[in-house]
Amino acid sequence: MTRRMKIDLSIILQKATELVDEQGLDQLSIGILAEKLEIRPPSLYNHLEGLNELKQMLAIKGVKKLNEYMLQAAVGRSGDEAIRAISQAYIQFVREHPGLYDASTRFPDSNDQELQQAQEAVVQLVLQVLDAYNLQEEIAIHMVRGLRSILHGFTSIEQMGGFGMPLDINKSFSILINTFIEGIHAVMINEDKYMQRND
Amino acid sequence: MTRRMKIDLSIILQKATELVDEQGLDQLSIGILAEKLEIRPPSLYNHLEGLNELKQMLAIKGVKKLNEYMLQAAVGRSGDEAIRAISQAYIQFVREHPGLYDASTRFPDSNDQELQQAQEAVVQLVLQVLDAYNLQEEIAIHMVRGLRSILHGFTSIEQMGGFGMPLDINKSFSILINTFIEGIHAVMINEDKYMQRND
DNA sequence: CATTTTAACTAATCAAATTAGTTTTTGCAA
DNA sequence: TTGCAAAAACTAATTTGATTAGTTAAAATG
Repeated sequence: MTRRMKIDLSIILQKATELVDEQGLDQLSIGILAEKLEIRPPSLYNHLEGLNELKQMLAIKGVKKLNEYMLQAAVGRSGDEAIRAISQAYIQFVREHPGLYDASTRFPDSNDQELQQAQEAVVQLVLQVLDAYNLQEEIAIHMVRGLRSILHGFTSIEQMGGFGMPLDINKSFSILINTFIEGIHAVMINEDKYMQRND
Repeated sequence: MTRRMKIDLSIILQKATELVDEQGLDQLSIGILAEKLEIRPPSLYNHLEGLNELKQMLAIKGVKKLNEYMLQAAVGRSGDEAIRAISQAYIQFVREHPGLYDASTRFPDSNDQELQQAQEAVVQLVLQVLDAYNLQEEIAIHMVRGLRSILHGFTSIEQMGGFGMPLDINKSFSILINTFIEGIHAVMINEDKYMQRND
């Protein structure tokens, strides 16, 4: 008789992560997960509240891991180079963990403390990177939102197979990031104008 | 006896649209929709294959409507102004039809002819707008992908309530668009450089 | 008016999550 | 070691939705 490995929350999360990264977040179900763990579906309830809690935990894991990737990439870099590096890390994370990333953007409860904290950490990291540009505090935050939009938008569309035309996707990405960086430089030397205008 | 309105596909789609825009795409179910239409759930199958087909139809309707919004906005405008206008139209559409927009990015079948065609129309529209910049064909396509990423990313994050900090979201949006536009101008005068580099 | 089609209905089935209640296993202290 | 409490598994049952089967009523058409 094979002594089955004792199942705990971390093992469940691990298997769930593999499942969503390989099959997609929507394929995650109590039944399939239980099957992979070689237990009966109800047994999972000894470890977690239910499917929603599981998704919430995956979301948190996803944000934290994304932050790790970006943090690694940012070490020892600054300015344009740092922006390119964290952007590359972002897309790399999404490509390696599409399900986890998806979970981190479609979670059951957005008021979750731990989730918000993890998200905040990413924002702070990017703010630090942008520090090099000496932007006004407020503009810097707008730029964080902008970069985040770019990264989330690009990776989401890539994941959904939304880039139809046969044209190098990595090139599209690097041009996008570089275009944004050029834009930051332009805005940087004209900050006041951009604080006023309204279009 | 109140003579009930005859139900056809367009009425079903209309009610489904209201439902997803008000309650969110995930709240769409055969049961709830049937209830709103004052018929029994199975009756809906006289009009459509099932929930998946319904979602697919919503996706197509969403993309077409988005295209209409953008088209309207682009009329009579060109260059930077046109980019701002279609961007504004995009965010306006998503705010007015969050459920429909969501459907248009999370559909059951991405190989659907009609869906692809509708999506292609949006791409063509943006390509036309970018025509004013006389970019190399290939660069232009990269830029379309870039703008689309920006618009999808920003609106998605806004919809998921992802912009935490208390800072004017509309301002963030206009700064993002303007930063991108500045970037295009910079890239424009340096196209060759951007065709070579690889980061 | 008869017939055909459309669109509704009830009843039944299937799938998945979840809950209730029980049993087995395991770790640890007497 | 034994013996028990807690942990973690199980079976059985319930609930919620989607879907299918088979039937009936209404409406349109010749």
